[in-house]
Amino acid sequence: MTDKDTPKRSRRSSGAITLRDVAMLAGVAPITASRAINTPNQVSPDVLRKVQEAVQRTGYVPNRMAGGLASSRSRLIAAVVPSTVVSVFMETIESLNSTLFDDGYQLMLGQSGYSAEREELLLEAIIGRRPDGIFLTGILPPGKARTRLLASGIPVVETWDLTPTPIDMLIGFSHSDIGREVAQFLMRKGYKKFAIVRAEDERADRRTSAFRDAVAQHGLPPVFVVNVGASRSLKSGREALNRILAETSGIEAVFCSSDLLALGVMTEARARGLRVPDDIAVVGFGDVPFVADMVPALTTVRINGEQIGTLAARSLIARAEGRPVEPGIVDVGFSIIERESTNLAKTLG
Amino acid sequence: MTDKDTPKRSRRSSGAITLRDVAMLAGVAPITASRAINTPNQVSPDVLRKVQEAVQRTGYVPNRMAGGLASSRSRLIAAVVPSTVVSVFMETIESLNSTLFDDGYQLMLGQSGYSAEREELLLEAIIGRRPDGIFLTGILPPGKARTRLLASGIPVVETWDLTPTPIDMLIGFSHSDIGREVAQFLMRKGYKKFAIVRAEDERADRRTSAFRDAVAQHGLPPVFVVNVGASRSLKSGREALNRILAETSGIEAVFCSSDLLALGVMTEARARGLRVPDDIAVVGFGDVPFVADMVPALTTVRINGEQIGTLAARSLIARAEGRPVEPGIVDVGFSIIERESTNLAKTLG
DNA sequence: TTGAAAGCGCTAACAA
DNA sequence: TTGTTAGCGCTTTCAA
Repeated sequence: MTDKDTPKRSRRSSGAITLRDVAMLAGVAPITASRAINTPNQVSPDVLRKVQEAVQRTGYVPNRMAGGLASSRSRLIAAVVPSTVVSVFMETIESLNSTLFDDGYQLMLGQSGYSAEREELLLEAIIGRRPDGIFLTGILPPGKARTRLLASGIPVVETWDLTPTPIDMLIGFSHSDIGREVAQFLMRKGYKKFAIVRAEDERADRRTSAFRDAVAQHGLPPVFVVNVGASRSLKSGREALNRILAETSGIEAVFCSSDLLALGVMTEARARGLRVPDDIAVVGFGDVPFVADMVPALTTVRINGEQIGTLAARSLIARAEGRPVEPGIVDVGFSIIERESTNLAKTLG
Repeated sequence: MTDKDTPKRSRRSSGAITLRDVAMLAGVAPITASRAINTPNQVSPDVLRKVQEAVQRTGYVPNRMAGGLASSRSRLIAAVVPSTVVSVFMETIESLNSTLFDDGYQLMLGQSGYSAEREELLLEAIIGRRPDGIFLTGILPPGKARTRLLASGIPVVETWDLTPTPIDMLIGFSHSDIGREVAQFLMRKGYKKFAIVRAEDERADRRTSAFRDAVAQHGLPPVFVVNVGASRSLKSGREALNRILAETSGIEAVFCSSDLLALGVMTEARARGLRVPDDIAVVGFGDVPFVADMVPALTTVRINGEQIGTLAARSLIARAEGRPVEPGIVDVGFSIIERESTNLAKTLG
């Protein structure tokens, strides 16, 4: 290789192979090399071959920061997930990421649930990257952040909940419906005295209210509610059952705001010699993979997290590429998976 | 606002507020505005105030693609995690992300574990973003990917394992040591006949080998190994215990390659009326939060995943900022957490 | 089908 | 302390 093949690099260059290098090697203009790489059917077969060869030889990897800057398309999607390691969201993030990847998009991960100040910084960090779309776990209440996001003009998909007034797109399900339907499900089975074990969470709140209302409508005794606060651990579930047993009597079924809490309730029940479902029935939320194979298997509410991720990815990509997204609000629903932790035999005849 | 305050935008502009707009509003040059924002103590208080005011008024958020391109520093870190949603890694990712965020870095997430072709694309996608560092879950064996990464010159930290020949930095622990020490731990307690339930995974492989060797060195009977393949589910654990009971007899203790598998073994044992640890002892791996509060509580191997994430973030940032990283290899170790699933009373006197 | 020119929005380098 | 200039590496625009 002679000297003139090695262009002098300015002091500022990062030193990496650039499109210019590839173009020179292939004997074409940079823009032609760009076309050969990005829109191969816009160039002649001969040019295509030469450019591909040059790419191979040099190990060229296009700089997406430069591309994004020039085209105003970053091919980056930002996802915001709660900072608590809740695996129920990870299924969604995985399918989101996987679908995005197949279309040439990358995922940037941000964690919410810290201080308000940090949320503000997170939003800045996200907008600063000029992502082509933003995935939100949950819905954003009116406020500074919402206004800011709206102003940014970046396509947003809110998830995991339903509201008539989304920022932009929405893929979720109704927590009120869940609360009501779980209550109805249990009442149909003949249960009459209920407790709820819930975490401090706005969505759990709505499930709880709807559950209570449905029970009240049937003239049954009020529901005993234990709020375990931010701690969604198995231990909290155990402690919650202790409180239920200490402060009430005759509770027949417990609806928990997560499978892990339900597992805690079942664990404590067993430790105390109570049988599930005979002495007390338990319903979880989330259907994490392993609860189907426990003994007894857990009756729970199943959300198709994978579907949420895939749909969100498709919507975001469609928006990024200027295609219309119909409809803006998608209700993916839920299902109550009936297993052994609620008494099958007790069903009213 | 008069017309001259609204600079004509070229057709190519993204339309967003730019540094130029802010600078004009503040009555300074763009570079001065840049300094006021990035290195505030390099400008006079008066300029600082005017620029901050302009930023406030316009809602300006710097374009990091442009900044990254100009400075060759993306302030982006790429993390590669296995595609299986294993919560044991999420703890690490969370602390990694959190630490990075505090220093103004963002996390890009890539999923490995698909096809070789997709791994290749993932590497391209990562390098294309010019991240300031790469976090790898696991170590990268010699091969095309490793060579490519090395050639890219991007700082890399491999984790969750130990090797004398890391690509660059390494933060992990010895799987052989774990296998050996768990075997010794169980032998000290008087157990003599062992089984291992493991997933198809190179690290589990090494734990298994070391466990076997340690047992063999004590002249005890060979270890019965069940390989559950890629399926790390609770169900696999249950099936594994069935195989153990069907194909062997007298197994006293089972070492599982994940807590979930251990939970499966315990579940199946209970379903069959076997008592843990009296009839069979169980040891897990990972110490996911809830196994401490189960009945019986699970004896398991604890890895400080949070520490790995934090250290990795610090090392990567140090490298990105040109500071030396000492030492290149960090062994964070592990601990065997003794709980009820191994018989405390059986300890040799 | 190919290319020249002109940016995208920012910062490094140098100068005043 | 502030500003001018010249890029970073790519793509849009327009022209051939």
